[in-house]
Amino acid sequence: MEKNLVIVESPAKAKTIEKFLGKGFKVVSSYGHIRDLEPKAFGVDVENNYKPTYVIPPEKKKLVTELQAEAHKAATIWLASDEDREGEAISWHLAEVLELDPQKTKRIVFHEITRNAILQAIDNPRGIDLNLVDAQQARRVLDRVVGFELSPILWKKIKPALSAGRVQSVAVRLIVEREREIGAFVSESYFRVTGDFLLPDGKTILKAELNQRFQTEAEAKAFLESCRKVSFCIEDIATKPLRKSPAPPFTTSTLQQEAARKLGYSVSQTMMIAQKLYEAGFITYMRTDSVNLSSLALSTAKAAIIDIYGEKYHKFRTYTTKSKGAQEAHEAIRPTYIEQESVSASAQENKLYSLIRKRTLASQMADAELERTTITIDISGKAEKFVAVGEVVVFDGFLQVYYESVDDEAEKEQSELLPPVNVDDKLSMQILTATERFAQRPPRYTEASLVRRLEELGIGRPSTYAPTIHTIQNREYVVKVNLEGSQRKFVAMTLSNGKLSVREKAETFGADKNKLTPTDIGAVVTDFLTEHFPGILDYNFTANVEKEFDHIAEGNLEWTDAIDRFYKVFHPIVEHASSSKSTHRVGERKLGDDPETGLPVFVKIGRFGPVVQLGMANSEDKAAAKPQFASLMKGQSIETISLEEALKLFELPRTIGEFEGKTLKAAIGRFGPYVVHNGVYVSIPKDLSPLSISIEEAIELIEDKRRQNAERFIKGFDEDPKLQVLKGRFGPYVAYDGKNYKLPKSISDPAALTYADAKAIVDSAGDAPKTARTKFSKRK
DNA sequence: CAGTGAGCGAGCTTCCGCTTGACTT
Repeated sequence: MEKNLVIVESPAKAKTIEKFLGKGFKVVSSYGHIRDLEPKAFGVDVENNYKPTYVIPPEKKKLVTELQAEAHKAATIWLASDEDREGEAISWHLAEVLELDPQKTKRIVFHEITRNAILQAIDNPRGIDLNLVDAQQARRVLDRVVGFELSPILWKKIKPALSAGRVQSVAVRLIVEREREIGAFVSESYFRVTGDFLLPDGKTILKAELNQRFQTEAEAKAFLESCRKVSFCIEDIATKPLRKSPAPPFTTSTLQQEAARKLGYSVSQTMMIAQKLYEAGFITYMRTDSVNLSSLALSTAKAAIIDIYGEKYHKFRTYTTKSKGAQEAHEAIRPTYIEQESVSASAQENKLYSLIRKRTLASQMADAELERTTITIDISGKAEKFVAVGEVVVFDGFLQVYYESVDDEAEKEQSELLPPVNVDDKLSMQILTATERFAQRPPRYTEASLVRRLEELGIGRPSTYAPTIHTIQNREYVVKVNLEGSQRKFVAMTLSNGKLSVREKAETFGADKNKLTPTDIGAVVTDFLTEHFPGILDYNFTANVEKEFDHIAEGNLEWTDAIDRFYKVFHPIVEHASSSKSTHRVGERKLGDDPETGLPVFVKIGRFGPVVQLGMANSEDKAAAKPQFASLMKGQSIETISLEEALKLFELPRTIGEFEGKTLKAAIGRFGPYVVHNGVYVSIPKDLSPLSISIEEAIELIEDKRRQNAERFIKGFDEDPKLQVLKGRFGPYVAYDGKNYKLPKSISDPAALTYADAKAIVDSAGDAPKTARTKFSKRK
């Protein structure tokens, strides 16, 4: 029987700490919060000073019972949740729910998981900080009030099952606004001039760029022409030392960004892989906003660096977090044993581990020392100069290990070595080129760059970045797109051997891969919310309420007063936005009138997404013609669709012709464009359109589908035609009545299954979950 | 609240942050 019970948040942490504390201590985990506002109701009693209704989620009931039993047996309970607002609340909920005796309960915190830090924490217990707990309650209640009052307005006004919240709505707004900036962007062109110059040795070429850009083709041309009879010579050689410092160790957000840039992982992929590494004990906790390294980490990093690279590569550095609202309950993300170069794990995990290790090492390494040389070339009789810049690494320092990637690749060119030259060297111009360039439009967000922006704004926390990104895609507010880009022409002029030639060339621009763009629903919801709730959608809303939470944490403000002040302003706006009864639907736009019928054509968000509508509903006259509806196609938007494009959509469903005596139709459904023949539906691939698909193409699709079904079929049973053995993406399986069932591993030849075998697989699948549940029920 | 290719139709949908399962697909 242990005398001491320590409760931490994470089971992996519990395991480590138990080793340090040894006999007399049992360490268990709360698995995060054990209690929360009731999920299916408002959960806050506005009439009763905002009293929250907390409940234990069903999946936590068993855990709570176990914790209760352990607490009952222990002489002292040590609440060791994280040292931040949420952690303090977790301890408070534990104390309340487990009905802990204050005499026997102690609150401790530590910043690093080392024996010393933990023993020191045990020596310095305190009580639960109720002000901090109240700050958390304010945060929790505010988020509930905002989320649960805004979302229903969207159901009513726009579309069911939508959602809004302090974090997600701002995330969507960022993407909507960026897309509009891109739409409004006018790319102005300019001309940049470069030249190749032959050095006096007669063989070496020096490349340089003119220190001035020209706005127009005429100016650029005039400049080139004026260079026919000038001479060029080296005017100046300047060398400047340059230092580069390493980036700080990883936080959740910077890890997500670098893993996306260097390894191509999505935000959630990175987190899942990191979780595995953490559970295996290879890295420290992966949800953190701190760049701090423990003293132990600093000394082992130092030893490793000196061992591998030598003394002069090491530099002791401490980093401070500058992102808004950081709570620093954990260390930065680092390897637990930095000397370990790789880990026994999957290739993906190893790549991420290696990234973390290199970043950690580099953060404790010396600056890189470079030399930047600038060669200036004089043009006789002219004020403009040609300039060549080169960089040489004198001492690589941390660059030996790691350099941080940047998002836009445009900025990294030039860094090559320059040839040796002397002042006054005469140069022979080989060729001058004036190329038309275009100003870059603002970039679309990637998952990772959106996380970076949210972090800069102090919106969201390390534990919520990945789920937020998931939510806004799940609600279909934003989608990840790959855009082909389009062609544009540009002018390139050259002057060579006294001959000026002007050519027009073409390039692709605007191509994008895996970038976030708003859907019509995202845009309409954002417009609606920013119109009625500019305060909540404000990029500084979170930062402002965080200040309030700080006052509460300091004991200078009652949390219920803070919420009351907010609610008194917020709720009337909710009432107003919800009741404003205009017949005009949110996001609706009239495109014009149908020339054939004279009926008006509208676009708006319908029950199932964006639609075009022909004609108006008439509730008075039941006999009047009902309006016609048609969904927009992929790639079309209610913001940009034209009347002509809209009218075309009403041609669907469209009869293509006859095949085997039955009609062939094309239309767009819930899962996209399709053709249907004799009750068989087949999706239309991207390169064909339901508006134009020919009868031959449609028949081919139907026949392909038949072939596929034939290949999929392994066997059927006379006893019951609904029961089939099929071959799918994950191998053979049993299909029955629209549901699929996995084959047991023991079956090697699915074709040999009898009716009884297959039926048994279907029947036994039903009670599998039940047996799994009883497996863990505690006896005795 | 006007439709879909998935039948009827009543009832539900939703927030943010803290943590891992135990499951398919």
